[in-house]
Amino acid sequence: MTDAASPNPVHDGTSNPSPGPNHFIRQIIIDDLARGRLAQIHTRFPPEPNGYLHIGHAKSICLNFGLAAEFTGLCNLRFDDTNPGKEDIEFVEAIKEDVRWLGYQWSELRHASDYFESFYRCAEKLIRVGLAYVCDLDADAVRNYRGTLTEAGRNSPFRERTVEENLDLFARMRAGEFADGARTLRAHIDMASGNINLRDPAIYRIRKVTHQHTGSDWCIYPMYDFAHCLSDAIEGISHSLCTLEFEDHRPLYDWYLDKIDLVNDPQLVAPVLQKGLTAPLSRPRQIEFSRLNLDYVLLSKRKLLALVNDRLVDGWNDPRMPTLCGIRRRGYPAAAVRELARRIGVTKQESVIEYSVLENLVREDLDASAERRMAVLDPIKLVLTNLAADHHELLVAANHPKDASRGSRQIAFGRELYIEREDFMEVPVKGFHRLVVGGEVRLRFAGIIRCIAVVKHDDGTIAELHATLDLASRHGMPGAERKVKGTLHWVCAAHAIAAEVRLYDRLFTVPDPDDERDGKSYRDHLNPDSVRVVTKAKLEASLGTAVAEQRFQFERLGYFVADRYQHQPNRPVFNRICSLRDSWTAVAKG
RNA sequence: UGGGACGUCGCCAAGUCGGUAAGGCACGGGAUUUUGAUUCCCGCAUUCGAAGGUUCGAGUCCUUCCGUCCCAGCCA
Repeated sequence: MTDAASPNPVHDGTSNPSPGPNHFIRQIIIDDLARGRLAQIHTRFPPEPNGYLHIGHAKSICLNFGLAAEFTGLCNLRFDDTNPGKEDIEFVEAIKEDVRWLGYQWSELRHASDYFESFYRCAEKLIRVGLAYVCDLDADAVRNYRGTLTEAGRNSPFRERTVEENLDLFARMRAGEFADGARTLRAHIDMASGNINLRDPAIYRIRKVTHQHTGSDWCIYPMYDFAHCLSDAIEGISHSLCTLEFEDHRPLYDWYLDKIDLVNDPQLVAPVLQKGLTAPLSRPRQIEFSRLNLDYVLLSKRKLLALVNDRLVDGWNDPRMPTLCGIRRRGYPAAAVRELARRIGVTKQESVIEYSVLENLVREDLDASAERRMAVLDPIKLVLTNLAADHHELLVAANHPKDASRGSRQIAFGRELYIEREDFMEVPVKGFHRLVVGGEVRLRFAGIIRCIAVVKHDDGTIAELHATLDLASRHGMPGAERKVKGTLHWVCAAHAIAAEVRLYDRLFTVPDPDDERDGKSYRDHLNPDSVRVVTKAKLEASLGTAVAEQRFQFERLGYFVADRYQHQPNRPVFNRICSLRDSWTAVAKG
C-alpha cells in the first residue's frame, strides 16, 4: 500500500507525533466512534473576526484541528461573523495567517454569514410553529422584563402575536421598514427560567450597517446562540467544542436544534447548496472545556486592543504581545505552542498555567533546533598581548554541540576581541568564575587566557583588558583538555558586525494583570523594562547572512530571532526570544 | 432553596467495576560538560476542599457543609 495524500488535510504534518495525555473530550470521541454513532468526526474553529488571535485561542485551535487530524476527521475554519460593525476583513486575513502559522490547514473555510438565508428560513419556521415572535420592546424595556438572577422575568406584551402578524413583521424587519433597535425577533421559551439564556432570547436584531462579508444584503442579523448551533449543524459538525462560559448556553443550543430539526427539514438549507457550498447536516453536540490562561499575561481582547490603540505597545505584532503574530515575531516556534496545548491537557477546571511552562517549551524546541552563534551585547575590548598586532586566523566552531550533522563554521580570531562586560569583575563576588585579574578563563573554541591588566579611562571606567593566550591550550591541542572554571563567548573586534538587539521581558509585573480588585488596572502593572534596545551589539561575521525569522542561540546569552519585519542583512535586528536558563544570576543576586 | 460548573503536590494533570495516589513543569541534591546551557541520576502528596456515613477496604459510593468561577448584551 502506498501513502496517498490525505484527502482532507487538516494539518501540515509537523505536529507532535503523540497526541499527549488522554482527556475527556478525546474519550467522548473514542466512544462515539466505537458505538458507531458517527463514522468520522468533524470539528471547527469559530473565531469572530473582531480582533487578533492570541495564545489562548491556540488551545482551541490545537484541540479542534488536532483532534480532527488524530482521528482522520475534518476541521473547518469558520468566521462567526454575525455582528457587523465590530468585525473587519483585516482580522479575517490575520486569523487565517495565524492558523496557518500554527501549522494547520482547514478542511473548509466558511462564514456564518454564508448561511444567512437559511437562518432566515429557520427563524420563519420557528415563527410558524409558534416558538418565535417579533417584540417591539426596546433594549431597556427588555432588560426590565428580563427579571434578575433571583427573580423571574415577565412576559413581553408582544409575546402572543399571531403567526401571521409575526411573519409579516419579520419580513418587514428584513425589508428595512424599522429602525435599528426598534424590534427584535425573540424565541418563545420561558421568562421564568432559572437559566437567563432561556428567558425569550433575541434571535434577530436590526442593524443597518455594512457587513464585511455580505455587504448591504442584510439589515437584520442573527444572534450568536441561534447562528452558532445552526452553522454547526449545516457544516456537519459532530463535536462543537467551546469554552466554559457557554455551558449555560447549551440548553439553548439544543433547543434551537431540536425545534428547527434541520436534519429532517433539509429544504431549510437549500440556499446554502445554491451558493455551491455543501451542507452535510448533523446533530452536533456542544462540549465545553476550560480556556487557557497564563500568569503575567493579559488575554482580554478588549484590553489587548486598548494596549494597541493607546500605543502602550507597538501594534498587534509587538513581540511582547500574547497574540499569535506577536509571539511569532518574538521568535517562539509554532511547535512549542502546539506542545503547550498538548501538555496542559483538556479539562473543565479553571486553570492558570505558569508562563515558565511555555518558556521552557520554547527552550526545549530551540535547544534542539537553533544553531549556535556568538554575539556580545555589551562589548568590552580584550587585547591578547602575546599575539602579533596583525594576527588573524579562522577557527572552526561547531554549529550545534549535540548535533554534528549541523556542521561547523569558521570564526575570525585575532589580537583584539570583544567580550561581555559583565564577564569581568575587578572585585569578584563569591562564586564568580569568569574573568578576574590574574585569573584564567577559556574563550570558547579559542583557548585559555589569563588576564594580566586592566586599562582604565581617566574617569576610572574600564577601557580595555589585557590578557595572554596560553598557546598550548588552543583548540585541538592536548592542552585544551585542561580544566578552567569558566568559558566566555567573544567576537573578533576586526570582523564583528554591528547590530541592534532587543531584549524583551514580560509586559506585566504581576501574575494577574487583569485583576482590578485592588483598585488598580493592568496599566498600573506594565513592566517599565519590558523591552531594552541594545544598539551597539557585536555579532560574529557569519550572522551577516541571517534571514528574517531565522533563529539562533547566541551562546551563553539566549535564543534570538532575526526580526520578521525590520531585519536586513546590512542592518541586522535581532529579538531575544528568551534567555538561557541561568542558575548563576539567581545565586549572584543571592 | 435563581441557574450552571469546578475543587487530587507550588502550577498543570492521570486516576477503569470502590482495592490501598501516574506523569509533566517547578523545586532540592548529585554526576557529566570548551555554553554557570544541554544531558543524566536521585528526592519531592500516609494524602485527594471539609466533616460525617456505607464498606473488610473510598480520591473513587451516600449526606451535609465550605470555597472558587460563569450567567441579568438587541456581544461572541
